[in-house]
Amino acid sequence: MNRYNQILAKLKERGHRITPQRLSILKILVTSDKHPSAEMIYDQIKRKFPVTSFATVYKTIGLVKELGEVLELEFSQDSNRYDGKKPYSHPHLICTNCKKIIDPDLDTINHLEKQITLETGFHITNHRLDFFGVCPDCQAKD
Amino acid sequence: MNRYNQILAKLKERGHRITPQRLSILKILVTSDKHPSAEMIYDQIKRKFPVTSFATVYKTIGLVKELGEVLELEFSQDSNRYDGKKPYSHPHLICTNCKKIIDPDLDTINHLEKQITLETGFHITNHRLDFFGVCPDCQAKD
DNA sequence: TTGGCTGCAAATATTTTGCACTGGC
DNA sequence: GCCAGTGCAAAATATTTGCAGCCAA
Repeated sequence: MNRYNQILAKLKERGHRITPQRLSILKILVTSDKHPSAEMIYDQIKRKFPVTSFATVYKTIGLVKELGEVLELEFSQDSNRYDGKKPYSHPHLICTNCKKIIDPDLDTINHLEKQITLETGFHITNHRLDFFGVCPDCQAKD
Repeated sequence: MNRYNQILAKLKERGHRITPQRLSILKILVTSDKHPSAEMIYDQIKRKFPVTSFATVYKTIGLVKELGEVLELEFSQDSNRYDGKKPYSHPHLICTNCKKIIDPDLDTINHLEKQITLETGFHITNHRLDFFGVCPDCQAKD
């Protein structure tokens, strides 16, 4: 709940208005460990605010993204997913069947960024490491 | 040019027809090291076949994908890119400015798949490792 | 000959944008 | 009260699909 208040402060600081919708969306973003999609957030918001729009969800996500407080996991086939708990590059484990996304324990691969910088001259800013497979739950459903 | 003929044989074997368009698209797919997008392929094809369609490009890519002979690099913001030279999971280095994609030399991280399988019970099928940054060429253009 | 392939157009899906109205400050 | 934020609808983008005509086998 600390991150939530920190980001809230950051928003106010930068002159952004604090609306009930923003509060709700922000809360879901930073507390969910499900790596929610815009639709998942929209569905939850809709319970509290029956009249809501995707535009607001996307705009708020975009705002928090600008603050560097949410990691956007882009997908081409599926919807994008968002990680507001750990808004920095880290590995993800994705079930290609039920679409659940979890954070595996894994030695950081951040040192690889340095290695590649030395070898190629690229100025690396971030990376993305996804493992795709079928989770135990979905394996059991065969 | 060997891979090209191998895939051609595979196509015939499975009863697919060999059309001039397919030959051209396939050739670009398996010989380009630029990780081309559908549009890049379309633009090249169009020189040979002024009347062509994206549908054919996408359908052919899909066909080669089914054969497991091309790796699809999905992007949400940008178009997908395709790697027909190395159709298996391997790291990519992506310039966020000029969108060039290259294959860095990197110790394989394939052993991590096994590690994660043991720890999580997922049945890992593939992974994706992208490094994002600015290439030397684009850095020079500041 | 014939059914798979092509090319066109329309459909799909996700995210973005424009704009009038509303409400936070 | 002002103007940023919301909600609706339309736009934009990338990819997929339906279908009539064509051509590889």
